[in-house]
Amino acid sequence: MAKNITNAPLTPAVLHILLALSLEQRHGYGIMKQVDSDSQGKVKMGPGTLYGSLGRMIEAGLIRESDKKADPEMDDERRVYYKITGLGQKALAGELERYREVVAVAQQKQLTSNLFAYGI
Amino acid sequence: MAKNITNAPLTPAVLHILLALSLEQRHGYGIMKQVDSDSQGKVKMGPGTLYGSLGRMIEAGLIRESDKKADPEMDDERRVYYKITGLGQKALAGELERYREVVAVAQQKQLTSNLFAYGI
DNA sequence: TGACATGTATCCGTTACGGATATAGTATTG
DNA sequence: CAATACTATATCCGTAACGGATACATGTCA
Repeated sequence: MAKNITNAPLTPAVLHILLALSLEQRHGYGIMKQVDSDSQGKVKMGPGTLYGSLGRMIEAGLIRESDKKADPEMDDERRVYYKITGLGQKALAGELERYREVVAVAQQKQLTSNLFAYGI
Repeated sequence: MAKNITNAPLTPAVLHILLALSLEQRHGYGIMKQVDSDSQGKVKMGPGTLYGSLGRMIEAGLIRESDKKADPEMDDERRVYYKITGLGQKALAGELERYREVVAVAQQKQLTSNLFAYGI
């Protein structure tokens, strides 16, 4: 059986793909651009990582290929769309919770750095 | 030459180790417990991941072995202490920035979920 | 005394990453 | 008009990382 990749911590690649698909279905190339945008260019995802991750995520039930196209009229026929599943949304929520906790712990440790943000 | 593991995104294991060492030096077993605590039990780090990551991180200059013990009198002599380097602190800061951005993007996408936290 | 916690560390099979490569149509620019 | 870049998919494969199993020693606690 396929390894369970739905538990925290997710790999950065899997998280960023889930985040890119959280609101709307996208095709592979669109995911790449969205990840780049969401991370302010910090995360560069090449095709190897992208399609490798997509395959594992489909196998794990985090995402699935979508049958319907976003805009059938003026759409590029090569495109393959992916959408997040319920399981994928749960995994995303769980991993985001870990991210929030890490940020919170970091803030607790560096008391001086973020006090102004809260007007303290 | 060793691969450059100091660039974003860091692996979750490396990030959690850096976070555990951010304020004070710790020995291996202490890092394990701190990671467990910092992540509210979500991240379970076994010895394979721990010592494998420590070795790679030393090689990359993110951490180094500490010569002085925390408490020479009542200290377990088996302990080996590790401390974060300047480079490690920079890598940690950079990765935390990515974490914050991911959390922020997630918040923007799910507008309804966190509005109350800011009294809006 | 048997189990559990502390403490370090290696081994090694499996998984994941990620650059190179392939293919092909479109669009832009010198 | 030809070269370059962008869009779009996908595989290959060497390297890096993960992580459970294992080993060993001491201390503690039921």
